[in-house]
Amino acid sequence: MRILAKELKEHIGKEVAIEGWIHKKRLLGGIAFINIRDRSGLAQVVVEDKDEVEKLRGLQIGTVLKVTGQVTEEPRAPGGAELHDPKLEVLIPVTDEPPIEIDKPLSHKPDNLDTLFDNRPIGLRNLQETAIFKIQAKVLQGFRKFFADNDFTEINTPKLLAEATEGGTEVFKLDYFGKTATLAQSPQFYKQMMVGVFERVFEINPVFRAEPSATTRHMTEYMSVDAEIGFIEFEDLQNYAGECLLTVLKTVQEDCAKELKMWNVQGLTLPEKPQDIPRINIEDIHEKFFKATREDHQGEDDLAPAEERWVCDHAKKQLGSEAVLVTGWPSKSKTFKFYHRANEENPDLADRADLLFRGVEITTLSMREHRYDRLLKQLTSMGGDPKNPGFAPLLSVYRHGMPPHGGWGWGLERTVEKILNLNNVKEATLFPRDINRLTP
RNA sequence: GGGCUCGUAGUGAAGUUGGCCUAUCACGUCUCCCUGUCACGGAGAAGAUCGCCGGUUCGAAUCCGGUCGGGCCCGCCA
Repeated sequence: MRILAKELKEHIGKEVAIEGWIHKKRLLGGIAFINIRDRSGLAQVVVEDKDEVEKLRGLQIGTVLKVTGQVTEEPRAPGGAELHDPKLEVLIPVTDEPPIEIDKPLSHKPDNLDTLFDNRPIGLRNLQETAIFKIQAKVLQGFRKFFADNDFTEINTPKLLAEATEGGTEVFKLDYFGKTATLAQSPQFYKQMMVGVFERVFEINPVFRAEPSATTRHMTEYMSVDAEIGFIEFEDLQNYAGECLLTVLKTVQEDCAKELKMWNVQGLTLPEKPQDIPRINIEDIHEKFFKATREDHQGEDDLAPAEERWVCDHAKKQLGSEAVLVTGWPSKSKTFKFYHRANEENPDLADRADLLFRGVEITTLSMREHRYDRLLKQLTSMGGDPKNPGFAPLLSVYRHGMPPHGGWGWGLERTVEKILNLNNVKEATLFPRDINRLTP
């Protein structure tokens, strides 16, 4: 019966079989060490029989093997146990050498990312690459834990749409049986509609943006963690987002110590409670940034990337938090969309915040205008046509009872990127899609 | 879309003010040696029309023009 690499030490003294891929061969003459990789990690096999070693002649990393042998306690072996007197059974021989190295860390230098992604199917077998996506899976678990703990219902909404309505970004168009369809840039309207059904919903699915952006933080397809919450106000919305981040990071820190160590990730600097995540007004950031760098963005209605990096660094050193909530966004701005809600006391401001983490915007959260008349007014004043079939389903919901609500769109890959201190969001994506890449 | 920048064996790098380049090194591969390796070690070998096209020149990886493919920053966003 097959056991896993990590279970070896539980079977000391017994004969067992393991199955996996050759990850590394070290032939020392009269003794050979072979590392077998399975889903649980690596197992070391010690081969002394010359005929058994000879079975591996010419076989490359990636060869699929079954190894039957005696589990022996051995302090010198990784994991404290190894397989002795093995019988090797080659299930799938591999004679082609791998196009990219599997048994030692790969270059993540910007110039080499093209090679990294071209060889993605094989390169991901590299344990350091695998660790990125083990962490991504754990991040997703952390998100789902937060949503479950807070009584959200998970939904899935269509990605093929009739037309673009939300605005703010370019959409992909494609032929749909002679008509033009678009790919969803976000589930915005659908999740708002579902507030009327479930009150609290979330969705984790890809979204598509046809922006010709060529940066370290943009892709044409990425995973958006969307949440929408009914019966909430702005202050609590910010606390929920902060709580969500803390839950995700705690989950990763508790369960992924090995993977974090592989990327030399040190401890995170964060407050205990979401209420203590610093909230800094955008104008204050412009002003402080100007004083610190003499680079002037004052009066602008968005943060420059350099300001996002600076304010996170500033907050880490001065305020004990690598996360920052940026508030004070103007409502008289193109960043204010028709479904956003202006602040009741100061209508020049939007009830909106951006959650920055380690220098990058990972989330935008906002209250939505839930009153039909005001929504209609905002839509028309921004040039939208209420009769457009793209708006009709949303507007109909507003005529049948929408409570105050708000939510967020959250970039999964950016979150993983920053947890690991990677430099490019694509490094945290299995098969990245950007303006230049559609394969593999 | 704008600006800047890069392209050398399977992989990562050196060489880039023209000649000493018949292109260097490391990893990987192949052959041989090696009984505790874990980035094993040692000896040897193969592997590159220096992204592509054209030009200048006695001579081009190196200079010039074009072209193709990347990267970084900005705009915009998650």
